Amino acid sequence: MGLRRTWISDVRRHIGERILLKGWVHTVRAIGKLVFIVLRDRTGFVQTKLKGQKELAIQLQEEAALKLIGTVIPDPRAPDGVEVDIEELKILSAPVEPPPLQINRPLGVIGMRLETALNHRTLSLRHPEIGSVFKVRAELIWAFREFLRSQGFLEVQTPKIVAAGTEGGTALFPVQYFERTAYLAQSPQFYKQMLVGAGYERVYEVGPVYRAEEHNTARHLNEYISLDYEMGFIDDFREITQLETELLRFMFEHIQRACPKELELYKIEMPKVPKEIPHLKLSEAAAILKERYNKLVDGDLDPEGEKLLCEYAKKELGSEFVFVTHYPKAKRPMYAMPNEEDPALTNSFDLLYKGLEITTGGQRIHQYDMLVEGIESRGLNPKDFEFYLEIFKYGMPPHGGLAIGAERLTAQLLNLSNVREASFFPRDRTRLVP
RNA sequence: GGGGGUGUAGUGUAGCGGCCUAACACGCUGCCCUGUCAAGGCAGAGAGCGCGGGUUCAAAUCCCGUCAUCCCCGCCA
Repeated sequence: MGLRRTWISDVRRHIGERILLKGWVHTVRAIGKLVFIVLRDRTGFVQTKLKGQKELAIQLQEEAALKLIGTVIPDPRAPDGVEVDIEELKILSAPVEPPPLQINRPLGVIGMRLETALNHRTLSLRHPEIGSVFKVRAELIWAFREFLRSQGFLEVQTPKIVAAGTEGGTALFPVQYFERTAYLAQSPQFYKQMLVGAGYERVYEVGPVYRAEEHNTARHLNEYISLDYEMGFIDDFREITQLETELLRFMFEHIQRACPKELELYKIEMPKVPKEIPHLKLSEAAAILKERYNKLVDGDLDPEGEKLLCEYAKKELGSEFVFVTHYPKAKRPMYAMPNEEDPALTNSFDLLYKGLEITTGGQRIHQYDMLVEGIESRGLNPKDFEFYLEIFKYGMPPHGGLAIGAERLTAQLLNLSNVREASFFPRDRTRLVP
């Protein structure tokens, strides 16, 4: 076999030629002495045809890895108008037992419980519908990087093993760090701020974060990928939401171009990201919910409130996205910048998309004294934060930023019912393998 | 952490006190078929109903415990 491999997506450019294909057996259908093998590689599917070779045909099992040489023949009877007449076929690796999942039929037909899919994750990822999720996710992350890079942001990586678990808000995973206890980072928050102050002004990070919450819901993971950015020298927190608006538009337009097959598979109508995503103050949102839906909001929006508010935004404001702003100080971390007009509120926001919170962000406190005060007011000791506070003593610019949950964004875009579906190997309350 | 639900062949489900020595579909095995594409036909194999205990003449079906899992809430991305 001296031929170079042809990717399946390129097969139709080789009509009449002998080509070498490699891939997995997606389906085998034997009709008398004719055997149709749909071969699958990372680029797609093609029907191949084996004639009269019964001994070989009998060994073909679904999901076997094989390579073959054949001629590309146009034939209107073939699924895509072309098929490959097999001349030589070699099974590289045959399954030792029938796979526990069927990956060659639509999920809607076979049904596959999430638990089953996750228990056999590497196999379920071979399923075209399941695998497509990660194509979309990868392109979203690519576009996140590409857009921010174009806006002068520097990609950074910050420690995932950290000393103090005192940012608050969530439980942390302790790890044994030689003779001390360290923690897995719940976010890159402190470090991205520190790097803004370190002179880079604009930084972003794509990396894992860890939350030890014992929640067990369709929207939580204990390890997820956080898409963070932080920017300096801002005048107003709206610069952050405006940039996110442009970022999301770029990301979604990129998906439209890069993932047509996946969008078709999931029957997704890509949302238009409006020029301005509506901003509602939390108090305004609460008033709307009370007035329109007779829904009382106590403090923060609950999941039902988020859903209703998104319904409202879609109907009345023509947007699938809505920023909820001006959260009370008590609901936000100690570094959240108080609002100038009402110091009980903060210049912070969440972004809701199709009924789910996908972003939290805001302006941060940049004044050293105010930050120390904020730390103390939470009953924490500024001494424990010296590593963080240092740069605030030496000309920290006004700044802010946000974090997007990569799995949540992907899941919402594709209308997945559980974030776990947007994680290759999800870590949840009970799952540590695969 | 609180509340609710579910556990039946490899997979997805039905059965919810006796008709169940457990059913259907897909997958699997064998045979037939030269145009299949959720292929078709024929013939098979495969679970004793999560686990432990109890009630009953009788339990997959009811009760208790236990484990697993799912959903909702709190909290969050």
